[in-house]
Parts: sequence; C-alpha cells; structure tokens
Amino acid sequence: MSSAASSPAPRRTGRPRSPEADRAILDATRAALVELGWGKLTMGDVAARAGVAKTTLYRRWAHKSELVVDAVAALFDEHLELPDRGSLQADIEGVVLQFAALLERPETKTALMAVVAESTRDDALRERIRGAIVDRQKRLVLLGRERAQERGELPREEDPSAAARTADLIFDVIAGAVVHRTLVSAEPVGPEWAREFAVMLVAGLGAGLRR
Amino acid sequence: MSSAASSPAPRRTGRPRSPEADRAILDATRAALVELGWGKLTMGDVAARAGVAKTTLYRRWAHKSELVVDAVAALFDEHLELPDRGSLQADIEGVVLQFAALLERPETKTALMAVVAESTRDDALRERIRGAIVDRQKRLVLLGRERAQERGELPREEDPSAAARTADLIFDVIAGAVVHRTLVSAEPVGPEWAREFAVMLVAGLGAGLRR
DNA sequence: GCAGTTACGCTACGGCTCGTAGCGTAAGAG
DNA sequence: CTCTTACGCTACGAGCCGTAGCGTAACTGC
Repeated sequence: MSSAASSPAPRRTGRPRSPEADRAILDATRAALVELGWGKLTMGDVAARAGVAKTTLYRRWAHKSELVVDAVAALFDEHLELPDRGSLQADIEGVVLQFAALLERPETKTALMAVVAESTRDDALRERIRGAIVDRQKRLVLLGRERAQERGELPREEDPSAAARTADLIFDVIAGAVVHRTLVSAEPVGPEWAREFAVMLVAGLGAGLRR
Repeated sequence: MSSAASSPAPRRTGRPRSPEADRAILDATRAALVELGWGKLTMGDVAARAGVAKTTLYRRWAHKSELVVDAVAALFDEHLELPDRGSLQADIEGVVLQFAALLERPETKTALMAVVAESTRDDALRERIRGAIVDRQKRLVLLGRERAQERGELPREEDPSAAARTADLIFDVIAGAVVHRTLVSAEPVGPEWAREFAVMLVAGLGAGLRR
C-alpha cells in the first residue's frame, strides 16, 4: 500500500481520507490502463470511472505517473512470491514465469516501461518506483540466493560488497531479460524459454563464482 | 536512414522534400530530447527549433513517437559496431560498453523506454522500432556468435530453429541486462560490470550448449 | 453539543498541446 | 509553362491539465 502520504504526521484532526476512494481510484486506474493504455489514460477519466471528483484524485497523487506506479505496485505485491521449488534452477524458472505473467498483463505491460521512462528525468519518481516495485523484486533474488547457498548450490561470498554486486548483477540479468523478451522482442515467455534461460544462468553463476 | 517514406513510389513529380528540413528536424528532436526529455517534448517546439513549419513536420511523421524513433535510430547507426576483439568475452564486453554508452546519453535514455512503452499498444510503431533499432542490435549478436564459432569458442548448432532461439535468448539477456541496469537500477555500466557480466554469460553459454 | 479542521463533490477556468484546414508561394518534372 | 507537390504562415476546435472557489460532509477535541 503506502499510497501517498505516510511520512511524519498520520493526520489526527479533520475528516479522514476515504479508503473507499483510494481503492476505487486504484481499481479505476488499472481498468483504464487495460482499456486505454498509458498514453491515452487521463486523470479526468480515472476520476469519472472511480466515481470521484478530479480534485480528490489530485489531493492524493500529484501526477499521473505516481498514481500509476501505486496502481501497478499492488499487482506486484499480490503476484510475486518465491516458494521453494527444490533447486536453484527451478526457483529461477518459477520467478521468471511469474514475472513474465505479470508483464503479459495489459495494465503492467503498458505502464511499467512508461513510468520507468519518465523516471529518467524525475528522481522522486525513480525512488517511488524503487520502493514500490524494484526492491520487492530484488528481495526475491536475495532469498533465492540464500536458499541456493543453504543447498550448497552456490558458494557463500565473504566480501559483502562483492556479494551485493553479484546480487545486483543477477537481478539485472533476470529482470532485464524477461522485460526485454516481453516488451522489446514482444515474444512470449513460456516454460521452454524459462528453462533455457535458467540453465544458462545457473551455469554462468556456478562458473563465475568458481573463478 | 529511411526516414519516413520509402515504400513503393519514390515520388517523381512535384517539389521534392527538403533533405535539409529532414536533418534539421531530426537534429532538433535530439536537442529537444536532451533539454526537455520525452515527456515535455512537443511537436511545436521541435518545429520551432528546426526553423520549420509545424505542418512540414506532420507531413513526415504522423506522431511524436515515430519521429523520436527515427531520431534515436540514427544514433544507433552511428555508434554500434563490433570490431573483432579476439575473444567472445572481449567482444561481449565491448558491445555491452558501447550499448551502455548509448543508453547513458540523455536523448536515448529518456526516449527509448518511452517509445517501447507506446509500442505495446501500437503494432506499426513496434515494427518501426524493430526495423530501425532492434534488428541492428541483433545483427551484432549474430556476428559475434559467428566469430566465436570460427574461433572454436562456441559449437555450431545444427538445428537452425534451435540456433535462432539461442540467438534470441542471448540478445534478450545482453540487451535486457544493460537496459535494466542503466534505466531501472539507474547504476552505471562500467568496465568491471561489463567484465563480470561477460564472464557469467560466456560460462553460461559454454555450459548451456554443451548439454 | 460546538468549534476547528480536513476531505469531498461540483463548477469553472486559463493555459497548453494536438492535429488539421486554408491560403499563397516556392521548387522541381515533363 | 503547366502540373504537381512541398513549404511557411495563420487560424482554429478539441482535449487535457492542474487549480481555485464554493458549499457540504465527516471526524476530533474541548
């Protein structure tokens, strides 16, 4: 969650913000993304769908991109997890298929790249994306590595900074490959692709760390 | 090149389109991307910068996204090549650094994700991006693999469809990782990162194909 | 209860961008 | 020298943005 404000004062006096309006707006945003896509989505349209005044919308989100980040982040919260599938390769295949399924959704597909594009010129937006989406994905990588180390599939790296760099590398490789395959190459990510990718990555990790 | 029209009839009668205007518009587009970014770039502004009437602009490009694709594609033409660096790993490092340098440019950084985002709802735009940008990148992958096979670093795959799938996989991994690192993680791609990435990928390729 | 504070819905607005139309003029082709 | 197309210019309706102003609703603290 953590819609708009959660910083210092949780607001103690006056009429509280309506949680129904929050939900209605985020739902309406996702519906609008599906029907119209990022480019044609307008604040006025979202407000109308949500049965809410436009001013109510602007009280919560200053810009379209922030609203969309929050709307999409909820999907990531719901649909990203990493059950133990028994091996590093199986875990990678699982998370790849899960992430790909998220990107196949029309809401996510049209919105994710757009907000990332805007974030290249907006530091606050980039931080919002990081906190709401990216960091949660990265946690899966850290968890998967921890499990693999417990299984003895990956060595434990002593140098913490090197370990962090490796985790970042793995994260960029996994997330980047899935995003590129789905959105740039516009090809589906099926079980075969996930398998081939995971095979390659596991082999690369083993060799790279065995140096 | 291949700016706007190159389809059937190269237009034989009447006043020809001004090549100076073409160049001026594309230059102005890149300049506007640097100063304003994708989001605030407007057709009117580009026309003014180029010293050209807005109507002249709309005669060539129907939408902002198509104009920007052509403007950015020229950069890819100029700055992407694959000199033989002697080994597969060195070739990968080289192309990664080259691609990353392109993505670090403010024009490219702000524009590339934006047009890809729009292309998820616009098939014509996706084809334009593919022809102007993606296919040229992919050629480097094919060239690099060919060289590696001549050096004996990679086996030759008999099944052509499997070979094509492998090439697509490699392409998505390389391009995706660099894009994700640069635009989502917002971390620089330096020689160390390129080395670690290339080491991992080469190891993964060797093992994956050795099955 | 009652005052204080904040959220809400509604309306209206100026400002900006879009994409097009209409005109007179410029530049090549036959 | 005519035909055809490109060009610059101006003007325009349409749509969206983000805000202001108002009266009303909801909740807190005295």
